[in-house]
Formats: sequence, structure tokens, C-alpha cells
Amino acid sequence: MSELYIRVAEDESEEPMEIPSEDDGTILLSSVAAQFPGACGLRYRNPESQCMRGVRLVEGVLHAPENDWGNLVYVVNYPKDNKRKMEEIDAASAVKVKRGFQKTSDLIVLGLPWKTSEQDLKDYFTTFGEVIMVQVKRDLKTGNSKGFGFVRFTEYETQTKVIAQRHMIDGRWCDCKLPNSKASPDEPMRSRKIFVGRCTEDMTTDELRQYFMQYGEVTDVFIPKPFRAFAFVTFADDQVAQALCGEDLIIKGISVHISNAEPKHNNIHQLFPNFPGGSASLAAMFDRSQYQFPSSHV
DNA sequence: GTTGAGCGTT
Repeated sequence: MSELYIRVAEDESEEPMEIPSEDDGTILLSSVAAQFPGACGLRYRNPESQCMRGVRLVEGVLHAPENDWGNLVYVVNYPKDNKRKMEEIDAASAVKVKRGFQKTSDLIVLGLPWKTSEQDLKDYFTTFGEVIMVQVKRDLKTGNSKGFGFVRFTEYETQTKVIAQRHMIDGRWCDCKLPNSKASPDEPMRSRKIFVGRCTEDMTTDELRQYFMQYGEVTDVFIPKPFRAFAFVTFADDQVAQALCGEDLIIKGISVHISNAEPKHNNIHQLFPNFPGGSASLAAMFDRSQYQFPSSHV
């Protein structure tokens, strides 16, 4: 690989900026995003066809076309073909999210037959409108259904229609309701860090970063180990973080819940049930640290 | 291997 830097611009007419490559000749998307916050990929004009071509992106790594970046100027892609600058994206998404304009929610489906699968659910609810998420809650050991699940529709009208009636699913009457978990609008802290609940173990920090980049510049992603089904994502802008609080977002087909990173009840015993020296010393330590634990994630 | 109101491994 001959070039250490490749030229990247926000637009073909703009002045390019040089972005460093990795030792293996790839470019990290995060390197691009460091200069172009919100970037989700690169494209370039193919000299032969004169068409724009996308650069291969695999798990946050951009690969040179034909194994050679050449002397081309690469153009930054933004999510949803959105060519606006990041400030506008931040403002727009923050406003849209806050306004809550007929946004759909996850619906809980109560009374499911034990045998009903997610495919069954999807098949059934698709008759009302486009479905973007279904889940059947199961016992993790046995895999048996707990008899309830969740569904999310694309259209708000579909959701309204579905809530309004009872549903005969695989021979049982079921109800769809707004879940209790989102009955009360959430807490008002203004942090740049959000709590991402209901994560699954296969969600990587990279994937979370990729996902949340669409809302604004992400400065940190933290997944506690061992796996505890939640993560923390920190944005550069607290407005973006706050706008997302209370949302249910769908990542890899799973509905995750966003809330403020500062817990309502700081139950440290939940985090460290067997802390040596007892809870008092731990509480004192926690207070002193002002939540600087883990240290790099305030 | 059961069951039938509920609320999603913080």
C-alpha cells in the first residue's frame, strides 16, 4: 500500500482533507467520522464509468477499491442519503424525536398461546400493516414462551388500529397494549451519556457506534463485561442524548430502550452485591467518585 | 413435560 493518507471531501466541489489509513491499507470509518462527524461511508467517481461507486464497508472498516485507494478524491456519505451538515442533522433529529410526531411504540402482546412463534406473530400482524419488529419472550433455559411478546409497526395508523381491537392468534384471544415501561415520560437530567437497555450479547461497541452515529457525533460506547444487557453511549452533544431518552430504537431487529445514564435509584448493591468491606465504604467511594466509575465514562 | 395475569435479563 503506497499511500498513507487518502483524500476525502464532503462534496466533489469541496476541498479534500487527508485521512490516515491503517497499516493494512484500510481506512477506519471512525477516522473519517473524526473529521466528518456523522459520516457513514465513502463513495468515489469511477474514472471509467463516471458513475459514483460505494466503498466497501465491513464492520467499520473501509476497503480500498481494487486494493488501491489511488489518487482519487473520496466523498463522504451521510445516513439516509442526507447530505446536510451534521449540525443540521442534530437539530432536525432532535426536534423530530422530541416532538414525538405520531411515532410508533413497541406494543406488548398479552395472552399468546405457548406455541406461537415470532414468525407466527409476524405473519399475523403483517395483515394489519408493515411490521418492523416482533419478539416472543421466552424462558432462557427452557426456551418456552412466556405467553407474551412485543410488536412494532412502521405506521402509527396501524398501531392505533391494532390497539383498538382484540386479536385471535393461534386460537386464543390476545390484547395489544402500550407497555407500562413507557407510561411515564422519563427523567430530566441533561447528560451527554445515554443508557441503552435490553441490548443483546451480539451487539458490539462498533455496531452501536455505527448505529448511533446517525443521531450525532458519538464520543464513547461502553459495554459492561460480563454481559449485562445494557450499554452506555456518549454523544458530543447533550441535546442529541436528551432527545433520544425515552425512545425505543431498533438495533439488529431488537428493540432497545434509551434512558438517561444516571439511574433514578443508584442501587450500587445491584452492581456489586458482594463488595468487600461492606456497603457503607462502597457508597462513600461512589459518592466521592461522582460516578466516575468506570473511570473513562463520565 | 405443568400455567394464563402480566410488562421487555439495568
